[in-house]
Amino acid sequence: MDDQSRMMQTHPGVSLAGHSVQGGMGLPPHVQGHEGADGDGRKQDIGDILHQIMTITDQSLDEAQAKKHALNCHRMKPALFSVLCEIKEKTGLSIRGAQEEEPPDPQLMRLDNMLLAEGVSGPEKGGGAAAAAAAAAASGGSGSDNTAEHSDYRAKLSQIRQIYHTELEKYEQACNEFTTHVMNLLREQSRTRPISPKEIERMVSIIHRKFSSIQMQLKQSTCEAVMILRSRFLDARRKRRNFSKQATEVLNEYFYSHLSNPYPSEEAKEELAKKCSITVSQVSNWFGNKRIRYKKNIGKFQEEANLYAAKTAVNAAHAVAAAVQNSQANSPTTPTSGSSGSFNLPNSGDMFMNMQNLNGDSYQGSQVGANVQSQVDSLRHVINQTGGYSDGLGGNSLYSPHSLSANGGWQDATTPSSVTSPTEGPGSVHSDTSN
DNA sequence: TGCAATGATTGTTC
DNA sequence: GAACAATCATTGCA
Repeated sequence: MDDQSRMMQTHPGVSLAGHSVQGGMGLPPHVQGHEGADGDGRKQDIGDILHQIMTITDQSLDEAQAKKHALNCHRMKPALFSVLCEIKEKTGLSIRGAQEEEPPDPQLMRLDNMLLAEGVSGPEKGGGAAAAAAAAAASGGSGSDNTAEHSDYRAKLSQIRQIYHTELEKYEQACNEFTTHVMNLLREQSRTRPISPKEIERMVSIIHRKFSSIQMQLKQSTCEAVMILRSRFLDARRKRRNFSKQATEVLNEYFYSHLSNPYPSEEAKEELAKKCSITVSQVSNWFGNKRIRYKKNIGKFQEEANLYAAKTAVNAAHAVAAAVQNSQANSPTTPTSGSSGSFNLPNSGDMFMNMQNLNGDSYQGSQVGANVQSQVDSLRHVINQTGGYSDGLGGNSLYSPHSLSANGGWQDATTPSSVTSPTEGPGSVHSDTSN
């Protein structure tokens, strides 16, 4: 703009192609001032100037340069320029209003967060080692057997990260180069066209927006690649390993000893998880699967049920015998008196019948009590087996899941979270007294 | 190699 | 949010 003003001031009253331009022909009334009585002549002048502008490219370079210079030096150029700037500013406002103050794109934020979480963007933290380790823990893997696969995963993730950063750098470089180029171009053109610095800024922001949309595509592609990699390497279903025999044993023991209400509490699940070296969610999965599959095909599980019931019954008998001995030793004169936190230990054969009526709370604080309660289920199971529960269909029918309701659900499953583990420690809540 | 068993996931229901 | 039911994907065995 300074250039233009300077040039305008230094070349007053230049004529254009033989037309006198003095007098402000072709200008709007407010620029034109006192002139303009002759409307037709004015139109003619405007037409001539426009024609010259349009045909300037057909002329020789020198001639064109000379005319361009003459136009630039026209004394009315500043006035015309300001009018054009004003018009552009007005039309530009509506566009700018729609474009400015855009909220941050939620999708872009989501992608950024994800890339950060996966260790693709942001500071490198072992190339997703944390994610791999977390996935390993979730899948219940032992760690050592998955090490090779995890290193493979990390290597692939690292590759993705590298490609991402290279591409990002390229985009940024290209963006900067293009922005500089456009800015130079606009600055150059601002000598002859009404381009304000604000407009240049706006143009730069448009370029940045375009490039950021390209960046978003890159981020999206990277996220997809990471997801595919994750599903390929870390999908737990692909990494499924059967539980150890001992773990299955422990879980089955619990299940069949709590067949009346096989819904372990959170504490029980934790205890089982610890015993089986698996996660709590794996315990939940196991019980979920077991309940469904047991219910679907009770006949198939009869043998297994009998096996575990007998096994648990033996344990129960031992535990009860020990408890009786212990109780007698502690209070030889009053064997049935209830000491704090303990329970009555009947010394006759109907002890299990009595136990059925015990409220779970009465066991609190007693490890023996906790064990006994769970074993009562098993003993009842055995009692049922030996006490005429048979329907005469042979050994496989000895045991019937008495707590399965007609519609296939466990009748007492309304408060599953309060069931206790056979191995749980003192302080646990016991309410597996559905019978 | 086919198939049953089994651990995990997903969608639905309460 | 837990449980259920269906389903998937893998394992292990005959």
